Amino acid sequence: MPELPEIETIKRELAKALVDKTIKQVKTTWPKMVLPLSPQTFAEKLVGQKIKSVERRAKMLFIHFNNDTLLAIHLKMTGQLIYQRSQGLIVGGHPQKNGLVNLPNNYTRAIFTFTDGSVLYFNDLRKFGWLKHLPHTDLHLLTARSGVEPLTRDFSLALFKSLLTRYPKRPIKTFLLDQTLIAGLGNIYVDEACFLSHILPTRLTNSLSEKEITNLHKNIISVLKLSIQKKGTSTRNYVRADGQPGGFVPHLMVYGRAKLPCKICRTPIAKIRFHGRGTHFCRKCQK
DNA sequence: GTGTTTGTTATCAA
DNA sequence: CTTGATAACAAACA
Repeated sequence: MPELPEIETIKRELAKALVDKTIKQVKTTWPKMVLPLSPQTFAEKLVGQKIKSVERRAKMLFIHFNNDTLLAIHLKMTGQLIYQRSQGLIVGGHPQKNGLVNLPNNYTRAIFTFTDGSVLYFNDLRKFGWLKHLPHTDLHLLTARSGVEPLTRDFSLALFKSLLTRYPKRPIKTFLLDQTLIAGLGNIYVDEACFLSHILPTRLTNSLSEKEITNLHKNIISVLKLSIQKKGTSTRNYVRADGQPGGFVPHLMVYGRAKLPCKICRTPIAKIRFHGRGTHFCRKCQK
């Protein structure tokens, strides 16, 4: 559920908080999370490292250290990264708990303590997320298969068109979810971009008109930008680095709105299972 | 007990 | 090579 805007939000918040801090201690539970290293080796590699920068590529976060190594993080479905100035009780506003999240809690899988006493918690209910320590020279192994970043100049209309032409028979939703083509879109923003473009998610790419393609390209960019501005969509697990929910939910037009009236035409929003995902759309607004 | 939630990769089939 | 389907990972929640 964290998609590009959510990871970008966390990246910006962690960059502010973590740059120039030095790791003092690392604790992990769930050994699978740090494979291929053992939890012990993982901790040894990190302790003493000073953070140079925090970056994002696709849905991955990279915490770069001064010794030309980095920590790569993927939150997958339910990962959270929460930073606190000092170890303690605090808490954020978990979207579903209407209140407080104790840290650490049952789902805390890693705790990074810094020399100034601040702490970074990695929580992951479903344990799909991972942490990898690697030399900078190996970074390409993780990013090689990621497609174009949709918020860079590289994501031109011309490129979008050429990708669509290359995969003419895919439903547009399947196409947009393919991380090797465009990086960072997930179920939420694909459904939203299709709605904003008046296109049914099931339409084949080769059925889109010139005008629809131009519109879709524009809407992919604008919905991602607006969500970043609102600091992401908190429906289930996602929270920002300070533990607070993002503010994009009120802007959602279809995702999570099954049976609720369309914000444009009042027709109840339809929800089907497509491409193995919950897929939301308006039968009247999208053709 | 059942269905739902979904990011990513692997594998098999046509 | 394209595409589609399914499983695996794992756990909570209604």
